[in-house]
Amino acid sequence: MVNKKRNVITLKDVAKEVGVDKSTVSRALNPGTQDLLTPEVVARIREVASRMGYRKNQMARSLRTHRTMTVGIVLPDITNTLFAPLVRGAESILEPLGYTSMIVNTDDDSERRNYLIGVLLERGVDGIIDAAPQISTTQFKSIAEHGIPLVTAIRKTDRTSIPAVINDDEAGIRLLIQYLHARGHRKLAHIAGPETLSTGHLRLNAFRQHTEKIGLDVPEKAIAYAMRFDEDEGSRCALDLLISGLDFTAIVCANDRLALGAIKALHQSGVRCPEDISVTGFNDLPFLNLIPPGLTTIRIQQFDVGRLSAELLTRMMNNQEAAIPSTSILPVELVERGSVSTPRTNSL
Amino acid sequence: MVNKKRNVITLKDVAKEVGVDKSTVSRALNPGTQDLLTPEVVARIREVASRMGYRKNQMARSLRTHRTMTVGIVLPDITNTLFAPLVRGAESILEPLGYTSMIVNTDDDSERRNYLIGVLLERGVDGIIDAAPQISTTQFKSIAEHGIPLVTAIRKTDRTSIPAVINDDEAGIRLLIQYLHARGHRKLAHIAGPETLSTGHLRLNAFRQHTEKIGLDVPEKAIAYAMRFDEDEGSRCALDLLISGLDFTAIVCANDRLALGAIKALHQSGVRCPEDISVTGFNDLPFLNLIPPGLTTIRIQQFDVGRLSAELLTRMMNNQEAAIPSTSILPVELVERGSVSTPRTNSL
DNA sequence: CAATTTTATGCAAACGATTGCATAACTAAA
DNA sequence: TTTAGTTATGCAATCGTTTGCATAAAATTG
Repeated sequence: MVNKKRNVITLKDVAKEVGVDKSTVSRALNPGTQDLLTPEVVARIREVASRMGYRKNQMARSLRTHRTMTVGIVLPDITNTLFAPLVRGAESILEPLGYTSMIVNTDDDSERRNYLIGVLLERGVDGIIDAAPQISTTQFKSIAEHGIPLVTAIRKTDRTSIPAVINDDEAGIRLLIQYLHARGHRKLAHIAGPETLSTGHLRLNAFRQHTEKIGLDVPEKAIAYAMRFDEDEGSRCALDLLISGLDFTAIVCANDRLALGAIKALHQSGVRCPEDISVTGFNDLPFLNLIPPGLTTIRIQQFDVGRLSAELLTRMMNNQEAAIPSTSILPVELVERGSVSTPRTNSL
Repeated sequence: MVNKKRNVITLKDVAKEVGVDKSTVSRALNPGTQDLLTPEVVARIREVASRMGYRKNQMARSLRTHRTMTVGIVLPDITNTLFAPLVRGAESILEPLGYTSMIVNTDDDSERRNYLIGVLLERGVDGIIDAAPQISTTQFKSIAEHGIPLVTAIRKTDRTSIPAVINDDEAGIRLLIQYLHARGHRKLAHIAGPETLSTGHLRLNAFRQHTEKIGLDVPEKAIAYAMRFDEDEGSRCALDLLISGLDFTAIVCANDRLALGAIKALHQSGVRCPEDISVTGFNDLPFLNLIPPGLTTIRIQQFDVGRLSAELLTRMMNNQEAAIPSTSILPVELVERGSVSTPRTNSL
């Protein structure tokens, strides 16, 4: 269509200039093969190459070697501050090894997800870090068919064959429940995240399990189900809980954004947090410490999730399949802020 | 090194299966060339191709066509919430056209920037959106040599030959100064961003220009210079202003993060915002409305900056160089919150 | 119906690198 | 010095597409 004038230097150009074959130039420029050559030849070639401004054509190389040195990173949403540190963590491992990452956003839409994974496959990524999988999905078929290493991060699937690196969702919820219990809370509600995501699912399970273990009765209507992990759903669920007529002194929210929405809804309903109702979150988003009343939440290690995912992936990409844990769980810690107090003696 | 077993279907495989030449398959699968063929042949080829799970090899195609359908997006820091919407805006244009983006982080380090631009060039990107340029830079030489279209976003350089899409830094500062002036402020201070970035530079210039125009005297020591656009520098600069003994009733900060840092430092020094000193920001980061006292700031259109940058870039990539503005300035608006009040009658 | 144009497909040469194999030059051994 | 064994380099095939050109078949024309 367009015929762009490109002044690109190729191996052939360098070869002609130096007076050797292009294969020799290739060997001279590749760290792995340069010691096949006479050191002074290598030196001369490198000198000329850099003088001429030669840059290797990664496309051509990939075509021949079947490695693109690219990994795909699949995110639900790059504008969600939760995911950026994961990318940085992954890149801290990948970049020094010469990999470049290709980031795509699914918006948690499985159509888009399919499409984007297709894009990554066409571009021949050497591996994929997927931070946007649903628990149960058939969408890994195409990846598996291509035989491309895959790690899920932050969330896991129901396939144990796919290595997952996640935060300790269960321990996080346990810590929160114990914390609330220790402060006298006995009637807890939960705003659950989407059941289709492992984070929503695991946190809900943990909530049920640990309230029971600790001897708290949780009626079914004390659990509100959010469709998405966002503020609006948090508000909606909090209102649902309020108008249900249920008696509770604290809401454990499946993540920070739900919690922020819940607090907002409480506030608008004339219910004070933490004086009337305590609220907890999950994730510890940045700037949370500046937002009153200061959300008590669980701090997760997103950077480390990214880093570990990338480490596992690089091992898989180099066929060192030995000892890849099917699930790696990173520790979490409770961050104490102002959104939890002791319950009012006479609850709402 | 590794010899991965790959079961990839190529054009040749499909051709053999259908019983035609691979060039025919290529034409059948390409929207632009498929009408060279008999419709029923096209149909049959497409059917077989999809049944066999054929996926085009973008590497091979790029090698032949000299277009990778990839654009590089250069950011200072992906974890800074300011830049994510820009990516989304750019992708809203690029993705429908079949482009994929490659995002890299410079950390505002020019060494890294050089390296990463090299990476993008080796990967043969068709164009670059650069949101991390310094005002004066020699680093565009390599891009220019490769003849690759380039647009800078958010920030601009001193080269008018490089199209820039930016927010109206000057108008933003003007609006703030007028707003403060209208509320009675006469003694303003400024925390300036890095002079090496156009945002820092332009906002400082605008501050000087509009205070003068409005008849306000601004002594040189009323301007503190931040080395980076972050909270710590905001705090440091605010303290510098406080201990300078200068008399002022408001601080115009070059961006929100500086402002947040400044407010924190004021607070720690026992100075109240806005009662004692008013503070303004720039950018309108998300969640700012939830952080007391509510920063009065300038809302910019990052999504639109990304979108327009991508639009210009696609035009350049298609050699429609006509009518590409060297600078496009997007409008901004003032967001009124709680961090500004009328000045105390007797200032500090 | 012959002559001519159009249409649908195949052939083969790129694109720019890597790499197995061949070979010339050199070194070491006999 | 001849032979065997290294070592450094070149040759040519290959990766999977796209595309200019050639050509056979079909359609149009006078």
